[in-house]
Amino acid sequence: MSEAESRKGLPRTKRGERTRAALIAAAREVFERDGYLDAKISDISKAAGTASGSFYTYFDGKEEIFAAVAEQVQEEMLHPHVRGRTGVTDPRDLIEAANRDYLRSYKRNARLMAVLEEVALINEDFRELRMERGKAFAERNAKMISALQESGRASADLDPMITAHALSVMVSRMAYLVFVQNQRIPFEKLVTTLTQLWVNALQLESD
Amino acid sequence: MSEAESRKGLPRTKRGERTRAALIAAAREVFERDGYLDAKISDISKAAGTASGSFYTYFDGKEEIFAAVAEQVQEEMLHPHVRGRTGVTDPRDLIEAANRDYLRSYKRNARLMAVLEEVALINEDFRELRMERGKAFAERNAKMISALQESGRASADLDPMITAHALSVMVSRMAYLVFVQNQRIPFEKLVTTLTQLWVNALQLESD
Amino acid sequence: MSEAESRKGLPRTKRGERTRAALIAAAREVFERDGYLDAKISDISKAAGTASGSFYTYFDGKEEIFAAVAEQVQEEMLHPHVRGRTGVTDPRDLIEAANRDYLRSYKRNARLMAVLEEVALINEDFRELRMERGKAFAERNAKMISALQESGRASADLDPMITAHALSVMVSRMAYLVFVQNQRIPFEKLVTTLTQLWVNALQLESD
Amino acid sequence: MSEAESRKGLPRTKRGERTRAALIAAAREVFERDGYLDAKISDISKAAGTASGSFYTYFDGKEEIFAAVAEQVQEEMLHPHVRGRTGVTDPRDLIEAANRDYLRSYKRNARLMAVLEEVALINEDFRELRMERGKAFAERNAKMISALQESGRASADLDPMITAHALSVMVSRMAYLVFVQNQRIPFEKLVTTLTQLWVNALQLESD
DNA sequence: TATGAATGAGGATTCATTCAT
DNA sequence: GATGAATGAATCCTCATTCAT
Repeated sequence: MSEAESRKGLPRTKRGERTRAALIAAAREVFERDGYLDAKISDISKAAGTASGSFYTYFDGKEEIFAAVAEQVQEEMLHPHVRGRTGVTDPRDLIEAANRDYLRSYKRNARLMAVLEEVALINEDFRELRMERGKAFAERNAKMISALQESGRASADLDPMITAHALSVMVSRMAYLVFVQNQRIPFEKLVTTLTQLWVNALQLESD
Repeated sequence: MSEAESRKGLPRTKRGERTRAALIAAAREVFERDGYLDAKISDISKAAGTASGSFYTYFDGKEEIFAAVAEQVQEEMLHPHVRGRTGVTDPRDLIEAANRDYLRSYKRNARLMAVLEEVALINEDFRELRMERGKAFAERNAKMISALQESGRASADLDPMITAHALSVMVSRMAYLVFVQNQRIPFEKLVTTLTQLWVNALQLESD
Repeated sequence: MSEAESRKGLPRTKRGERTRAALIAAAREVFERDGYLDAKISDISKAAGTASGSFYTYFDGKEEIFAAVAEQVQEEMLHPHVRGRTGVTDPRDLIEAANRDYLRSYKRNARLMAVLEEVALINEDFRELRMERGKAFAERNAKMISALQESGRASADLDPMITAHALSVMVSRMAYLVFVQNQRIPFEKLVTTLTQLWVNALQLESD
Repeated sequence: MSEAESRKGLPRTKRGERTRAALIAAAREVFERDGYLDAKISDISKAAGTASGSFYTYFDGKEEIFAAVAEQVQEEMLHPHVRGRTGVTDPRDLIEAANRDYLRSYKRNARLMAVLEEVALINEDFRELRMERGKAFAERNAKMISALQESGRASADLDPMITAHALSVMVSRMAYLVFVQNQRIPFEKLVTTLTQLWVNALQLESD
């Protein structure tokens, strides 16, 4: 992604800096309002208060500016605002904290997450990028699951990798259902139920 | 959906019958090959061996013929080919059979399921249709879960509706991952792991 | 016009007779409802309760069936329903009777007169047909005017032909304004004012 | 009308100015040559020497550019080229001058006047616009007639409004007959006869 | 850097007319 | 005579991208 950005050199003047930032902010607005497919470069430029041609001073096209916007969000998805997880060691508490963080971030960026979903369906590059991220995430979780299994605190007969994937998509898909498709489920109940499902699924023994 | 189809009267001739069927078959091919957005009416007509105008004798546009194609698939998703579930009463066996049927159907229609996903993202009507189906499905499962809870065979502290939704999306999303995105997981292992996750999640007691 | 009709031989069976009549009646409805340009052969056939192909058993196309419909109306325009002009000899009374008849017929057939106007603007043949009729009509009136001038009962310094045309179009255009464009003018006042304008314009001396 | 034009902002560049003007000029040519219905946007663009897409930089469609063309003509119809009516006060002379101006303008723009007629028949907006103009024009004339009646210089028993309408349409329809349909009548004779008909119709007393 | 005008490819859709049954 | 399915030509309009000022 960072390669893509660097194709068009970063702005050298303050003025350029401002224009580029304005374009990214405008792009986010437009993507959230219209979705990816219906977002028009001309609308982004207009929203940024620049001429349509200026867009191409900083970006090669829609795909590239979307990458810039997406990066912002995904950074937030990975480094949640409120952490405060110091000292939490109980697996169940960890899972709950992770789920809550994720769902909270998802909720905050729901419109853009929907667009991310859209783009992943349309664009090869984004699809792969996202699959890799999902895989990396699942691998981390799979390791955690293996560890729990080895210490006898989780059901040993589950395939760690499949399980990790399955529980992950369960959470992310429910987030989509609730925050994008507006399936009416109270936030707190969602968090606790999903957490409980993780715990049960793993047959997690409290220490 | 069936209303949409009936706008343009069904063919009254054998010849018309054949043409219409050819168009639907051709549409499925084209949708699977190109996806929804890139599918061109002219390609469908050509693939069906008819003049481009003939398409409009039977359908009002891409949306409508897609509905016809989708209906075929969704019928199959609901009435799986191989049933043989006679005499199965154990909840675990029922769940496994249901999961296996679903995954098998999904696999068989993977390309089109991907397109269905695409369309749901693009088209309001399909999105709603699909949400309603998901809800109806979840409600059936929620009832089953409630029954199990009441008879003490499933964990009582789970919200039946959220649980039903969550376990459903877990399966369907894994199907997407594996059969559309080609995440490499062996079929049988997928079935048993997902089933085990259901069983664990519900804390299902074998009779 | 009659040549056009005869191209496709008249129906030989009773059944054919009925179909042809149904088509003409349906055509009039459709023309009145949709205008000439927007009238579709398929709509006419449908309204007549026949298959679209049957249309061509009796007519060569839209132009031809319109001619058939127009002929009906123009016959009525020339042979008004209520005449009762027996014994009227005073020029003023004759003019008033003629104007009243014309305006009454126009009002009764307003929708179709509007279509006639439309067709004359679009179709060369109809335009010429109509110009000839207008000319023939003007010539009759011009003769009348000449006669009145020669007997000293009408202003001698008017060109009879131009005058005849001018007074004719004054009446027909006012009919269009009032009955098609719904300019709100009471019928009787319209008749008497137009008649008075004729009388004044010709400086008509009552015997 | 002017609102419609302003939807697409006026050009901000000299180059743009030139292109827009070229399009309007080209449109007039094409409309005059082909009529409204048969005029193709692509032909207009080609005639203006621009890419087909450039048309849409300045106009939303055929209707809008026609409005721009029509406005030019109608301006001329209202502000005739040669005036020289200084010092004319005699009603008869005024009427003759007005008729001559109108007929001269009509003759000069005959092709486009025919198209205007066509469009009024097809397009709701133009039809209404034109009716309103006709009404406004008739109202002015009606006032003049009333004034003449009150000062005893015109026949008192005519309805001013109907009379104004009738005499107006008489002139405009004759213009159509002569300059569009090529009814062969010498210009000067047309002017004097129509004027005489006005004078007679109003029973105008020379001062 | 910024501007905004110019470019032009590309596919849906309608409907009069024909013709095999 | 009646049917109704098949044909296919023909134009509109959008919008990403370029480039001369």
